[in-house]
Amino acid sequence: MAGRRVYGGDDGGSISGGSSNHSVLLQNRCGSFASEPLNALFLSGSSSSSSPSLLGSRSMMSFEDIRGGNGSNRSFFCPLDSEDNGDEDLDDYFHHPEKKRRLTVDQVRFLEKSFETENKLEPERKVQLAKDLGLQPRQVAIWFQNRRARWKTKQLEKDYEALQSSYGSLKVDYENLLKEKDSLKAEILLLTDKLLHKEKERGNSVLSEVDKFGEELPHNLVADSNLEDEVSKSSKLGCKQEDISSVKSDIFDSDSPHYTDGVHSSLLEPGDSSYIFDPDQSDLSQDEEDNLGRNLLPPYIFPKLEDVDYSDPPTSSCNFVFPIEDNALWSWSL
DNA sequence: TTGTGTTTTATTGCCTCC
DNA sequence: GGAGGCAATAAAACACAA
Repeated sequence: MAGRRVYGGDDGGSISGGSSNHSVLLQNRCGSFASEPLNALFLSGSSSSSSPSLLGSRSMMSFEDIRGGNGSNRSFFCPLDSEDNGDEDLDDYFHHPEKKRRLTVDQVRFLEKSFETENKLEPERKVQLAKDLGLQPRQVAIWFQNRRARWKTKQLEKDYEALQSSYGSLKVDYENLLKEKDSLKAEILLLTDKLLHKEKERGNSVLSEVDKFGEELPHNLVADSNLEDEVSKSSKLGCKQEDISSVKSDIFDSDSPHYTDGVHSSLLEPGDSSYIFDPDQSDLSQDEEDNLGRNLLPPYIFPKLEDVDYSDPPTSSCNFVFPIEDNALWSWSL
């Protein structure tokens, strides 16, 4: 295992990974060294387990630790503080030196707090923590490393859940929009049919009256500056088409007697939105378009795209009412 | 008690940084 | 080139149902 790191320095114990650790000097918590022969003696006398990890663990225990020799009261190999756990635990270690021991609840709590403060471990802090907990600095480092791995896993799970719920809500939104689109399509078809039907009934006589209406409208609309504001407010609030039309009708009725006659009011009739909202010009034949005249249909049937306020997401189909300002604008284009 | 799944401790090999 | 971090993994410890 050439090139494998050698743990030393502030770790308080020089060990190397794998089986090659037989060949290095081992140092215990008190800084005493166990030479190769002593370690070989200790290792050969242990259980028959051939696990490299166990070799590694055992290799961290010095000869003097085993003998209860000088220095520390608490062997690092006994992660449990003797003051906390008494001689029984210590005894347990000596009888089962190959066993992996878990940290005590208090030790883990202490480490958790430290981890919350800073999840990276500077050498000084590692040594201090090790001292406080009666552990090897190496054990503290390993604990932090594993803790970071657990934290990362948890974080990934959280991120995944967040993405999943975000996806879910987006999917619901998308499906709602699809439904809304379908219902709008159906509405468009319905209105188109209605329009075509009416146009057939009405014939050219209506067109002549409409032309007359167009000549008179600009003057009166300009005269009544409140109309635009009123209608604009209504459209921005997402009022129903009928509401807007009725506002318009009211204004017309009160301020402009010219529009109370049958022909004109039919153009703005609440129940008849076909003149205000023409969904698809392509549905009209060229003849029909010609008959209706350029002055009547194009300018006020569709809003200019740049004039539509898309800042508020549509909550229902009524929000697709185009800005009525354009309705007023057409009067200037006549 | 035992089989099985999960958690925790530790090792190994690779990589990056200084 | 050494120190340290990380991913992958091993294995002990633990939890728990049957």
